[in-house]
Amino acid sequence: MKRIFSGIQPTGEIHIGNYVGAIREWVRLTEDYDCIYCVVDFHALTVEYPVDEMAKRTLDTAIVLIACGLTPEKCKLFIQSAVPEHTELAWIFNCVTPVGDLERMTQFKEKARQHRGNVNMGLMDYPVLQAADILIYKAEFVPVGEDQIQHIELSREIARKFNGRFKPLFPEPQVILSRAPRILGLDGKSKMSKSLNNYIGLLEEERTIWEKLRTAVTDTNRVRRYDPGNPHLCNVFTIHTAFSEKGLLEEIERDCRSARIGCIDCKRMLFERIIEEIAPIRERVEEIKKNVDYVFEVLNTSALKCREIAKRTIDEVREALGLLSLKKG
RNA sequence: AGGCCAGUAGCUCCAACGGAUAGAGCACCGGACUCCAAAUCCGGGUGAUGGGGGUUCGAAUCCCUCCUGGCCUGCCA
Repeated sequence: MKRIFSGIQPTGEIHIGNYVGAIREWVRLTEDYDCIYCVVDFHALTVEYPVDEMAKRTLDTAIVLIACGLTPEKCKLFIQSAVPEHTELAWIFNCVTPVGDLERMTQFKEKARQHRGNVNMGLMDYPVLQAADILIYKAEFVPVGEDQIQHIELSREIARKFNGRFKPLFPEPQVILSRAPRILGLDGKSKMSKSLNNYIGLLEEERTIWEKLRTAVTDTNRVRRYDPGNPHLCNVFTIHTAFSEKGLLEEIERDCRSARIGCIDCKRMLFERIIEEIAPIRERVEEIKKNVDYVFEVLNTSALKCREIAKRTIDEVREALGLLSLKKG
């Protein structure tokens, strides 16, 4: 079975954009692939963060992932910092990665601009650690959003360079682009994100979700109730496509274009569909939280298994690099 | 380790003579209008001027110190 790797940062609050764009796909992919998923807490260190919240955020993120269906029966789910071999490999990859490549990364440039007061090496090295995450498991596929394509390309280049210079140990990982359309934030402008506060949290109260959805930006050309709308210019409709059945979508598209329904009607239907899908997740989160030991157990077991794989890769890498080995035999 | 520069609202800041209530743009919040939003209009500053100490009747402003960041020099596997 081909192997998949992907990671998510412990932001503390997972939103429906994360869910439909990544997590739900991750669950689906467990059917056909050997999947390794990771809460990438080391990556989260590259920007300033509240130190006293990191552990909780990481745990909460893991709980949501399990509640969404990334159970130990289906995949390995662990915390990045629990497998230190990732960083060892990242160091080695550093030594085959041109600085210019990293300076050219659009995410780096963007974040360096945003966090002008803290442009650290980790921020620039982010994609290299990512490459190490993937390649230490020799994963061949990486389900990520469009914004990560450039990083995965770098992973391929790093693999190619290492393979050529030392020994062909690594596959060149391929992106699996999410089938889900890119959901924008409630402002209808930018990607849904916690920092922009334009998100609907997966675990938010129904009341809050409705308030946010009710005031979400729609097709700005549709001013009056009797104006026909254009669903393809409407972010609410885009979110619909992530949550609603084909039949309902066709119905809404037709009724929106003919002004049979208004945006509020459309939003109500979407609200119901969202709740229908995420309510069970919220319930499972509550269940899981009653037994946190289980979560630790899951994370630990996975980390141990992953560490076995990671150590094997590291051994091969060290040998390929020509380092002196003190191991017997 | 040393030198120079900087730190003011969520963000960007060339507002503010040692003087009264610390400003602008954007963002944000409330209201009107909307099927809901958007746009527009009306209303709101949301801040311990990086921390601490000092001088002064009075400090964002002057002095000391610490912290953070930038640039430079030195040292270093």
